[in-house]
Amino acid sequence: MQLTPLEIVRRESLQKLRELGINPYPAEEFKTTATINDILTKFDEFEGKEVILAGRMMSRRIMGKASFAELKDSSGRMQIYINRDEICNEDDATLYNTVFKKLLDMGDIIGIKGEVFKTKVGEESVNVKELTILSKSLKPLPVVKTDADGKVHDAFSDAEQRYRRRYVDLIVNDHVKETFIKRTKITNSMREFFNNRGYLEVETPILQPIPGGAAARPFITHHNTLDMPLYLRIANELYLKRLIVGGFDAVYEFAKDFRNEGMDRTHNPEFTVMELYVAYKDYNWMMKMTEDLLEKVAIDTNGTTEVQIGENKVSFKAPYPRVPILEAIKIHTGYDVAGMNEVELREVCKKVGIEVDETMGVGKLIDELFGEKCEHHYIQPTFITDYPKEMSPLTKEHRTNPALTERFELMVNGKELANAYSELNDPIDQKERFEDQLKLSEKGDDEAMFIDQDFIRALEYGMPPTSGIGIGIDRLTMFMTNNSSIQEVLFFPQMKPEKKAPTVELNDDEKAVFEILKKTEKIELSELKTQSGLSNKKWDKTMKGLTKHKLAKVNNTDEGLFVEITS
RNA sequence: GACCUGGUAGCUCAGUUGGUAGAGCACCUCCCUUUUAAGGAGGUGGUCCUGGGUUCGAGCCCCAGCCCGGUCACCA
Repeated sequence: MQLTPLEIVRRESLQKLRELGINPYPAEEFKTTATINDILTKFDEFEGKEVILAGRMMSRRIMGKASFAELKDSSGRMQIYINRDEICNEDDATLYNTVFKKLLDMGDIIGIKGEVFKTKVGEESVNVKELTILSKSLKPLPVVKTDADGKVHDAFSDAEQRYRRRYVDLIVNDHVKETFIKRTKITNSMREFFNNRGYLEVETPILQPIPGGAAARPFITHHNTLDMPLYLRIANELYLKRLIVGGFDAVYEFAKDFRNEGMDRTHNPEFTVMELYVAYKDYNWMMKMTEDLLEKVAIDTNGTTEVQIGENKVSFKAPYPRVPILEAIKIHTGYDVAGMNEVELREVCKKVGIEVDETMGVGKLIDELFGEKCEHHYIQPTFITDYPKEMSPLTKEHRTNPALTERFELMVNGKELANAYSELNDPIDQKERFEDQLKLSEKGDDEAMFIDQDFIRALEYGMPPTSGIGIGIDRLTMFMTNNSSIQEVLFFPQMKPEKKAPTVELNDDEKAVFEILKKTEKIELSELKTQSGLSNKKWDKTMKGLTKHKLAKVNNTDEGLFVEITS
């Protein structure tokens, strides 16, 4: 691998440090006595006191015998002041002149011991008395500078580089770290909410013999010993319900699910859903629970129920409006589609400009009407309720209308955030719904659900009336952190592999020329060119290739140009 | 999967009808003991994404491909 000039300089510095007897990667624990955030927030307490800090040097301003540098630890950034006469004794200034000024670089991880003070211009700083190298950095970091107005210059902003090298992104872009800290605050807040109510956090299989609980294309893998296919879960719903059958009153899981489908700025092949199931509850209860939960999450994350999402200000303050889906369609299209059959619905869709085809049933048509004409109107949190039966094979039939189900989706900023039901617990009804799915599948719907016989068996033992919900954690994090792309809330979003490393293998021309060279060891350049029979362009390219791989070199001698093999 | 942008120094970006590859920061050398996008003087650094083609000559034009991003399709 070819090193850049900047990398070569750093490797030479590394070597020189070793020659000076300094281990650039020491093993010993480095005990710190404070964090940068502590010092900055409680400066009065720290001023004049000695502290030991460790972190990464993010910038350096050398002014002869004194320098300023910026130190960054996990809590923040602050300035340190390094004076030659403070860190060196009188007869040996190596530590300052050579080690600090020449051999250290931006990005190196150092430890310092020094006194907290304020500079003439009033910046909180540490006056360094001792300097320890904790880890030498061999690759240059992007240089991001912030001016007096807080304006960022030359931000490390290339999305590809930021996602592929998230570690660099986290080092130089402080706001990125904030996003991920908030993500954890969100899940901590939810856990706290559930645990306080006595709900049990559980783990269920990721490798499933039957991928159930949702309609999506799964990833498939193979277990060698059992010699059978296994699927990465698309949902964990059916396993959590088995646990409700088993007698737990409330179980929840933060689940990584996997779907082998398209990727865009709201879809990653692996994503996180929090699913919760509570016995003896219905979807009305679940709406109330959701309001309470999200209000708490918003406050725990941002300190307020008001969240700025793009251009919209969204309030998570409970309660949220509840709108039946058919009502929503009536409001936004003017058509009352309640009780319409497939033919009538198709007419309505055509009238409002939605493309339809023959495979679409009643459920799909209603879904299209809502998705195209209604969904984007619901900016403030809104429960859309009572979805048609066909679209919801795991949901209990509505208590007053057998064509509908007891289901809601929570819409926020025009997007689905959560999906919840009064769970279907009638095993015979469930079996029939699965069989309907099978018919859809036979009609060509490759996303219809598989039949899980064991799940039906579990229901046959009796599952209490239960309400369940799934909340998209990635999406919730996007809302709470005002990010419009899922990649911004995943540490390592899925990417295609980087360009493969340049091959060391020779191409045919290079091989041919190298063969000639091997016979002669040394040959006049023009003679070799003639023997190779290559055109000017190809000759040039071939020779450049061989010299680059350090297999051959050209010697300019008194007798002329000669090519020889390098050993 | 389709279409549209883009890919040039470590980072952010310029690059004129096709004519020897540029800037700022970073880096290197020198000066500078409270600076702060530190400053001053000088300097180094390139697979112009890859592979073909057109041309006397390609970062630029043409073809094919790769990768990021965006829009759409798909994804209840």
